[in-house]
Amino acid sequence: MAQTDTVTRILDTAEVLFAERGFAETSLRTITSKARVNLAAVNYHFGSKKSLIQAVFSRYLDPFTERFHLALDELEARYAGEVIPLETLLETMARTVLEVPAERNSLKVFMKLLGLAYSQAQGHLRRYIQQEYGGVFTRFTELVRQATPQLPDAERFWRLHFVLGTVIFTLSGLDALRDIAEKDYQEHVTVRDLIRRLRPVVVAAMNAPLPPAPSVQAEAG
Amino acid sequence: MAQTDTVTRILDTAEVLFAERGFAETSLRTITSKARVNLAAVNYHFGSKKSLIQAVFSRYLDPFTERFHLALDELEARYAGEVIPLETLLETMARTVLEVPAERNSLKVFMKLLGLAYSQAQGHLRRYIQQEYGGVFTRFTELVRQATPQLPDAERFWRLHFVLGTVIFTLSGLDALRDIAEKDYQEHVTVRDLIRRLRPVVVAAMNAPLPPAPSVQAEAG
DNA sequence: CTACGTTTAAAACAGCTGTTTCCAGCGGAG
DNA sequence: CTCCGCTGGAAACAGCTGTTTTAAACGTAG
Repeated sequence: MAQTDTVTRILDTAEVLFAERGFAETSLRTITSKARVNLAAVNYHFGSKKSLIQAVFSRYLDPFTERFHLALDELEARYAGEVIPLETLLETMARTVLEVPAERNSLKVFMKLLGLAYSQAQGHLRRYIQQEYGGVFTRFTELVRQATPQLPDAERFWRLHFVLGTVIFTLSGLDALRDIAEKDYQEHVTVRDLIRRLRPVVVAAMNAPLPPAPSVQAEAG
Repeated sequence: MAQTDTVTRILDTAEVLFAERGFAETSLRTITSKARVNLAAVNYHFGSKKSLIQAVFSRYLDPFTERFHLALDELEARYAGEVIPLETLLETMARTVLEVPAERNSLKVFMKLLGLAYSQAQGHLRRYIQQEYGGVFTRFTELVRQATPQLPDAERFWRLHFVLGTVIFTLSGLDALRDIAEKDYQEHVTVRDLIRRLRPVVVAAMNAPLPPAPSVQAEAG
């Protein structure tokens, strides 16, 4: 099992370094030297740096997708055709997000990676994630649609992305924010604390009153 | 005024390229060739790439800070010691954010840059922004504190960052989201549309009920 | 034993990076 | 006029990048 050792050591080291510095700012030489493997090992096992990046994400997203589908299956069976409440859907997603990386105590890394996937250029990554994991997101949004029938489709689309932004932004920048919070409020903040704080905010955001109709007004592009 | 031409052309080109690709992925050669200036011009006028990045931000944040201070002055004068309502504070901030880059029709670029400032490594940038523009943010949060006396300090701190995440995440990733939204809902979405949609969501988020007290439970770090 | 996949070592590759330097013009200010 | 700041062109610098290649080991399965 020596090869698993090398592949795993590369992945473990790469995900931490990527989360700390970003993709472009992390060289293969930094990864391989810190992982104590040969420089050529990355290209040997993964083919390229791009594939390494995708492999780092797959190691999180594959188990997440599987568990989330199972959790939604259970939910649909339990509610048997009834509409699943929005809070239940959100809690299920939060629980799944918490469970998957908990196996390696790396929720923080996972969240930072998700934030990077959205913000860093890396067009290939966005395409890869969209293609490989778009399905489970589509299933989830359809359930959210049934849970929020009062929302116009476009409004629900935007609000889902609003709360997605809140969660990814907060959890991926957690370290810096935690430092400030601990200094100013003498609170030790865990990820679970944050999710506890996020829940009522997210629910209130999704259930906010509809905005006024757009005023007819010219706008410069 | 030939030197202003070169400096301005560098800044105009750099901010667009930075917003499109990020900082590390944008080389000085790409900037200078696209701006049709000499490669050495960047180091001549700005000293280094780091200083160029900071200059790009200053060109937005200096006018923003000045206008925002003025707007808060007016608000405090108008309310004369009375508490300024939360919605008024948020609207004032939104209006200022909209006004500043409107002079160059580059709100989208500005938002992308803000998103990058948070997500890309670039520790020097975060330190620079914090140091140069932390004051106006402190003033704003103090007014928000007076407008939301029902919130514990820590809770308000986190909620402000929640909504900050929503706004930056949404507006900085606007292009990709707009493509999806237009395809699925046949809507042409402008930044002003988004801010109209954001307002009730943000207000509801800030006024959400308090989370339940944390359950006493061990957590793995 | 042989063959194969894995791993290491070391070196080299071409390419791009930020930065510096030298030189030649240009235009306005003293 | 002379000087000085700005600009352009071109080249060079050392350093890092991802990737490839060659070599020699190692353990294991056929």
